[in-house]
Amino acid sequence: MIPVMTRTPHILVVDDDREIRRLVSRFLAENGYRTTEAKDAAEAELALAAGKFELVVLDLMMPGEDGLSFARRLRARDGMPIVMLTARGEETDRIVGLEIGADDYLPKPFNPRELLARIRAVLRRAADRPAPEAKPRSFRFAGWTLDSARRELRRPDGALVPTTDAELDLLVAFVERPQRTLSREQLLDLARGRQAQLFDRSIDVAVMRLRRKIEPDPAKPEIIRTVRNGGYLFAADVEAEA
Amino acid sequence: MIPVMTRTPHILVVDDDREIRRLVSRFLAENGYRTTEAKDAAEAELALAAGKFELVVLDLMMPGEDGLSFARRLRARDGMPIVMLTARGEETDRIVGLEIGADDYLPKPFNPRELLARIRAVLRRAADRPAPEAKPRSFRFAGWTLDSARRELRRPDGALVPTTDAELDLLVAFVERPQRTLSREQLLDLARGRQAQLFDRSIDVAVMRLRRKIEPDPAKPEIIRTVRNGGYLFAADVEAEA
DNA sequence: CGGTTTTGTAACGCGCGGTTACCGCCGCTG
DNA sequence: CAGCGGCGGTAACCGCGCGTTACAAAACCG
Repeated sequence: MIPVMTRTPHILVVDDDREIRRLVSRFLAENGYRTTEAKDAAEAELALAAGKFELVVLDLMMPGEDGLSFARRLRARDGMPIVMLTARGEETDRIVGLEIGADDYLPKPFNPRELLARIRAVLRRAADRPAPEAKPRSFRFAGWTLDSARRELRRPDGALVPTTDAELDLLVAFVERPQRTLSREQLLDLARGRQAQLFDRSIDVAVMRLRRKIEPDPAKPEIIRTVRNGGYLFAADVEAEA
Repeated sequence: MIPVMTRTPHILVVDDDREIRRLVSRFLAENGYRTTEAKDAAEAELALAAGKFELVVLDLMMPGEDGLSFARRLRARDGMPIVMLTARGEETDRIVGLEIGADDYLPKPFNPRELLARIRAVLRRAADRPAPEAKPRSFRFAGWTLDSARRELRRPDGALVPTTDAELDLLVAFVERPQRTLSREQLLDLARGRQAQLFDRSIDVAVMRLRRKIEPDPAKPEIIRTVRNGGYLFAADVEAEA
């Protein structure tokens, strides 16, 4: 019942309006967060490369790369929690913002207390999620070793197995979520970052090809099992290492 | 470009205002979700016990147990994703709502499209979250062992019993609710995530097939008993482990 | 740009699981 | 206690989800 004591969350505030940026930054600082400011996506990238952040507060409308595409990139790459700020009336963008993966958004002008509440909520949810930086890089299962950073797969005897990108991405999606039934839709999103299309069978074929490489008997799969009407399940025990 | 839906998510709509309840429910149904309505926390509990839900849309202000305490309980117990509806102006409550653990909220009056977007966002996040932590994954009954995460059933002697997915889903529904009469309707929802249609006998057949695998004498079932005009009852003692 | 490798799509067959039909049995009724 | 109506067990059928193969498109690479 002891809460995991983490250090003070570091928040990156990205907004082209200097006024708002500083206002938000100071308000968050007053409430116990560490903050860094960036005026656009480019500056934000620099800050992200330089330090470690727990959350990004991001203005939707910005010069240069807009908030939407930046958010999409952030989320895909780091799984970074995002709270979006949007000018009032951008109804469509607000909806799109949520759909592409911002964790929350706030229409301007906003009540600072509410921003604080949303940041707390998003951080709390993020804490439930495996922390992106703590994400393991190496996995062992059924004697095999998968190094997701080096993108290498080794057999029990240590031999390197040639693996295509799609196969490896799929395998990573699996080993990060063992003993969970994953729908084709989820797998496609996790492994390929795509939306499924009608009659999309690409995951099925990818799974079969992967099975041919890692299953002792691909005709009787034991590691990647099929769940009829459900998807696939990585059944082997997975040992993850940083 | 149409995403392939795996299992239609089932959403519980809880609001004391019959008008809003039906409006929300119908709108979600039109957009491909299955819905069930409840007018208060008590009714909602009944529905939750009877069926399997992926998300709860919950009005903050309700007679009886209010939305806040109900949400807190839901979240603590099942980790159920929650989208809260709040009357405009309840600023404080809105903030508290987020802080106690609703996944999102929407001030009334709201744009139905926005509710849809938020529900999608919350469901997407929930799918990525590890399944409700408290839920046991291993069950022992009459000497048998069922591992629901690995989807494996073992006989008393430890031998793995080949089980079809429908059989296993049904068995999981049973062992999670032993000593309780479950209607065919409930079982169909829990095991297959479907609504029963007229003259639907699929559960009967599934029960028979399951009995053949786990009953010592399938002609005289002792583990899964028939309750005439009621459904079925898992009679064996079940020991659940995390 | 041409060849090669990788990835997605189309097509076909098998078996799971839903549907249906039939029958036996239980319980109600007089 | 006999007759009857309805509920549930069971077998058989068949549609559809999935595995698999073949091929086309796309990406990669010199």
